[in-house]
Formats: sequence, C-alpha cells, structure tokens
Amino acid sequence: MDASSTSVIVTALTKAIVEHRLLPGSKLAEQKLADHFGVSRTLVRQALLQLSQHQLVTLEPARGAFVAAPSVDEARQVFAVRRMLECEMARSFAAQSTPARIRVLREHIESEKRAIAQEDAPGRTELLGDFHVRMAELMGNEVLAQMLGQLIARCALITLMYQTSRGAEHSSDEHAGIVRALAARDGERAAHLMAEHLQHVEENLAFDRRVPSNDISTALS
Amino acid sequence: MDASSTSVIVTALTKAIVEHRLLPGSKLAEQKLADHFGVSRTLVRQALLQLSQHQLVTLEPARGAFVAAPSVDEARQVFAVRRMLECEMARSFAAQSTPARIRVLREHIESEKRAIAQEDAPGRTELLGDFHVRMAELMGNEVLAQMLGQLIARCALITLMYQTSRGAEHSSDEHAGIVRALAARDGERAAHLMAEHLQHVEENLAFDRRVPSNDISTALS
DNA sequence: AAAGACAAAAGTGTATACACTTTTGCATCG
DNA sequence: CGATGCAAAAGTGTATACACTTTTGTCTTT
Repeated sequence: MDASSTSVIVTALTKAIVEHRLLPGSKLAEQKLADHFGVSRTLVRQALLQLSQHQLVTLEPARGAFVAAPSVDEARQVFAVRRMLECEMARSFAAQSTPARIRVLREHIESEKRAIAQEDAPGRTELLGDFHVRMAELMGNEVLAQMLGQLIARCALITLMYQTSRGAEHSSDEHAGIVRALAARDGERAAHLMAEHLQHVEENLAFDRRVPSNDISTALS
Repeated sequence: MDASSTSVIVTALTKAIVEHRLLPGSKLAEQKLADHFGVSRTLVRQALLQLSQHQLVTLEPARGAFVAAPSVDEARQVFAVRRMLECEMARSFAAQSTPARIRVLREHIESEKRAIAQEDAPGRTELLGDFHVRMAELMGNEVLAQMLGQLIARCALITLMYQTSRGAEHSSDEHAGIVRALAARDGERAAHLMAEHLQHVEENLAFDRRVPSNDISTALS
C-alpha cells in the first residue's frame, strides 16, 4: 500500500495551493488532474482525500473537490492554536538552547532575508512559515513539528493574499528578535516575543482587503 | 465524492483500535475488512488511508496496514504537545468561564464517575479523554477541538493498556480539581493543575508493564 | 422573451480486474 | 536434519468499468 505516487500529487497540489497558483474555490476535477499527472483517478482521489484532511481542499458530495477558502474566523482559530503551541515551544527551546541550534535558526533567517531582497513572494512566504517548523524540528518533537507544519500550511492559504512585502520584512526582524532571546536562554522573553509576533501576523490579515476567489458565493458575500 | 460509507468504516475501526479489540501490530487485510463491512476494497483503502493519517494505523508498502504500536517515545512527544496546548487552554477557559460551561464539565465528570463505578473500562477511558475534548469544544475553537481529539485518540492506544482503575479514579478527581479552578476563574491554578494532571497520566505509562502485541519485532524488543 | 422540462454531457462513487509483490508451503539438495 | 530454491497462494497497487448524480444546453410552452 504505497503512497509514493500519491504523495507526489499531494506535494504538487499543496505547493500550488499554498503558492496561490490555484485560487481558493477552484474546482479540482479528478480526470483533469489524472491526465496532468499521467495516472488514474484512483491516485488522484487518494491525494484529494489527504488534502481534505489537511484542510487545504474541501470535498462536496457528488460535486467534487475544491481548493479550500478558509474563513477569517477559521484563520483566527488556527492562530489561537499556534499561539498556544508556539509560545510554550519558545519557552522550552530557550531552556534547552545550544549554539548549534541557534546557528541553524540564524542561517534560516539569512535565507528569509535573501528571499525578501529578491522579492520572491512564494519563497518568502514559505520560508517565513518554515522558521516556525524549523524550531519545532530542532526540539526533536516530530509530533509537534508535523502538527505545526499543517497549521502553517493552513494559514498560508490566507496569509499569502494579505501579506505585503513590508509585513514580510517585519516578520523576519521579529524572528531575529526571538532568536536573540533564545540565544540568551531567556524563555519568558522568547515566549512573549513569539506571542507578539503571531499577533502581528494575524493582525495583518483581518483588516486588509478581500481575497480574489473562484467561488461565487464567497466572491459575492 | 462522498465519505459517508468510508467514515462508517473509519469510525468502527477507530473505536475497535482505541478500545483494544484490535491489538497493536494486528494485520488489517483489505479484503477481510471489505467482506466484513460488505463493501469493496476501494472504500476500505480510503478508510485505512485516513486512519494512517490519524496515526492509528501504519501502512507498509506492498505489505499492508497494521494497527499502530506507538513507541513510548512517541507517546511522550504527544503528551508534550498536549501539555503545551492544554495548559494554555485551561488559562483561556478560566478567563472566559461561565456557569453554563462549568455545568457541562461537572456533568461530564459525573459520567466519568459512573463509568468508573461500573468498571466499564472502555467507556471510562473514552470519557476521561473526552473531558479534554469537551473543554476544547466549549472554547468554541473547532480547530483546537479537532486537534486535541486526534492527539487523545492517539494516546488512547497506549494509555488503555496501562491505566489501572485506580489511575482512572485519580484522573477523574484531578478533572474535578481543574473545574474548581476554572469556576473560580483562577487561570494560573487551572493551568498548573492541568500540567500536573497530564504529568501524572504520562507517568502512569512509562514505568509500567510492556504491551501485549501482535507485532513480532515489538514483542521481542 | 422568460420559464420550465428534458436530454445529453460531464463528473463523481463504488466495484471489479489485472499486474506485481510478498508470503507460504513444499520439494530438493547439501 | 537444516538450508536453499521454487511455485502456488495471498495480498497490495493501479487502472478501468459502470452506475448514478449533477450540470449544461436546447427545445418547448406560455
């Protein structure tokens, strides 16, 4: 029971959705995807089923699969969960901070800065999210890392349409601040900065323009 | 693209796994399950795919599906994530505590006590886990509730084999203590009690006997 | 010309078929 | 007697077939 062919499709679709090459509400017809990937509908269905569990795709009975259009409300809930997880994560990280780990994070921030300088919007957003996943991985907790990965992919659907280049720079600077606190093993400060950071990212969302959408009811609401 | 037939299978298998009618390591042959549920392998495969994403089942390429046997290490990681989430959850809950919500929790604890008195092991374990899911639901955060639900089902695979009746009573008492703190809107105390509670549940695991298993390598390790 | 009905087309939901891999049991050989 | 090899059996992985639902476009009726 192999997932390799399926996971290729999942990865490709995830990337396309998160990078907004597929807009929220877009129909994902099984046969078209099957043709595109050169496989049968069977594998496409498996992939769509997985994506629906990751909340990147919604399945409507007998109508098919559509790129998810998370509501602002849903995004808020996701951010609330991220705050719960990530503030504690920052605290724990500080307690078990090592020079090697700090170096990894600093290097990651360098990549962020490069992507921002080059105005590489998709790469930028991906890296800004990956900073948080990287932290989770460094803590050696795969469960946490996987969970955060899903939560962050889920927000990416929303953040990408709102986040401006300025917001990106701001985020990267805040990452740097968090790493400084971690390096100083100041868990309280790290947790506090993380909370503020997520607050800022979230604030960048709700008070901005609406999202372009392929879904009629969303577009006209 | 309906999931209704599939979800019946998912629910049934989840229940069977969590209640330990299917032991960790058991082979889940597609055709046998298909015969049992009176459907084709197609739907069974969909269900197994979902269960593997919930980490209740592991898929080995070309070898099939097996009931997951989470390692103690994995369980620890799950508990670490639960502590992060649930302590913060308790704090937030206290801040927005209402008499109605407290009542729901108190009533839930009554059910726990009944199940314990009747020595209903599966029901008891389910209810003890549901207390935490119930809290998440009362906070109106579906994302959180769904996530906790998965985490808790995942631990159930391990906890059920270790938790003694005494441990169950202890847990229920600790739930009551948490609710008292919530009712008093004492967020700090609620968070602290929640941390202790999860600590206790976790401690009940690792230092106990090994798990009976159908999986050879697990059984002989 | 607008509304409704109906038929064709498109697309999903499930079952089945078939290729390929792993497992199992037996026979052969050392 | 134990080990090796091989063939049958069992089981997974993917494709295809077919039933049924939704959508779409046209024709009729008012």
